[in-house]
Amino acid sequence: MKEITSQQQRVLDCIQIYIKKTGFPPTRADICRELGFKSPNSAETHLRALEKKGFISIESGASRGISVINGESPNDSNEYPIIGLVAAGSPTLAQENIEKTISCPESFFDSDFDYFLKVKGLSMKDAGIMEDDLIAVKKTTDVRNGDIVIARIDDEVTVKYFNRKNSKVVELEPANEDFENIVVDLEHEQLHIEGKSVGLLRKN
Amino acid sequence: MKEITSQQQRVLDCIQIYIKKTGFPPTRADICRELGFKSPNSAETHLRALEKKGFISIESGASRGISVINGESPNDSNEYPIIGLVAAGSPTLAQENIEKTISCPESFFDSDFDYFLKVKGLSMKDAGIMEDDLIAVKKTTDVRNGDIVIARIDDEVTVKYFNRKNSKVVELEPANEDFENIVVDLEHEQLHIEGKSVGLLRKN
DNA sequence: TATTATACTGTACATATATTCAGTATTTTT
DNA sequence: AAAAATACTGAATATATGTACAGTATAATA
Repeated sequence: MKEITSQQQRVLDCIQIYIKKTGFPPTRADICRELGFKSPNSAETHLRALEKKGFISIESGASRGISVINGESPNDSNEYPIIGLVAAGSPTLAQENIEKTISCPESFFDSDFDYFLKVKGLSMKDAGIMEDDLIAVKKTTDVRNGDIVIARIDDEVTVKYFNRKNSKVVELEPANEDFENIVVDLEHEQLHIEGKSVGLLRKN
Repeated sequence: MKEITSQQQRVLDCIQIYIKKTGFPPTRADICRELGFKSPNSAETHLRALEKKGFISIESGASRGISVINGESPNDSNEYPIIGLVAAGSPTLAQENIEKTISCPESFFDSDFDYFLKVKGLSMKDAGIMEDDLIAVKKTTDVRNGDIVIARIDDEVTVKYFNRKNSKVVELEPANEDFENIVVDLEHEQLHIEGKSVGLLRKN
């Protein structure tokens, strides 16, 4: 991508603002009106320069056939499902568990993630995780002590701090003194790490 | 929004797919080509029906002047500034106060909002607001008791629960027993309500 | 039963629009 | 110093496009 001149930047901005405002790209005449040019060829030459430099593409012959290449593209947003923290059963992405979806940029949190989990209860209250908060969950089993994990024992799913005591014992620690640590003896109980928290979202 | 017929739905889908693919809306002829119509008037009548029912708007006379109304458009994301909660001074949108910006869909929280405020301190800990959390702030002075507000007294900015005691006294209440209520006598002190919290975002 | 909405084909035309050509002038690159 | 890129005005034109008009037919509604 070659360097852009200030006038070309003005034209590019004009195109993006116009699209944002109207929903479709401007004509040469529209650009002239917006930027004060008096000849449609002023817009045309800038457009050709922008095309040559790879900022836009122009569909030949088509009216308003301008499209901005990777135009800032906050458009890389995806739909992420919200999953209820059901008392029993793992938070799978099965359709029946999906309450709704949220549109959210892919790189919204510091790490990528797979779904939002709706929190029930106050066992992580002191970590600032309240009832009905949405935790951004990355599906992974690669967790470290101190991570907030989504863990499953049998059919019980909980959100807790992860703390591996030794090769055989993991403690799941709540952030609320009213709750007790969950000590998991890996030799006698199955512990499934569904993922870990990489962010939090609250609507109020 | 009236009900849509299956053919009209096909046309609406066609428009959205076309925009997604090319970056600009289709012409009547384009729609005919995509859907197999043989007369541009077929597209035209469907477009008029869609306009009448409120699904699209058509700019008269403009080529490709179709825009989809609230068309899922997860692309309507905006850049929102992150503002540090500086101990002194109001959290204005002045350039020097903006740490960075986040791309975020416009309708991400239940209400629209204007900026993110980065929280310092733990005075709202029991409300699940931790250090470095980002509060989505809507600039407004229309706040009610119980709202989490961004308040300014002189040059001191704080985030607290709002509680109007009477016409002359407002209490700003922290959510942390280690902190004291701030009692503001409106007759002797100036209280500026910068806005209120409509959501929260945490990256970890 | 009459009317309206839906769902098309087909033709026609005014105008909206892209695009080319002819110039002028300044700046940057080779 | 020559060539190329930038930054425009102004006029001309082929065509891309919206849109109206004339029909036909079926289903839904009043």
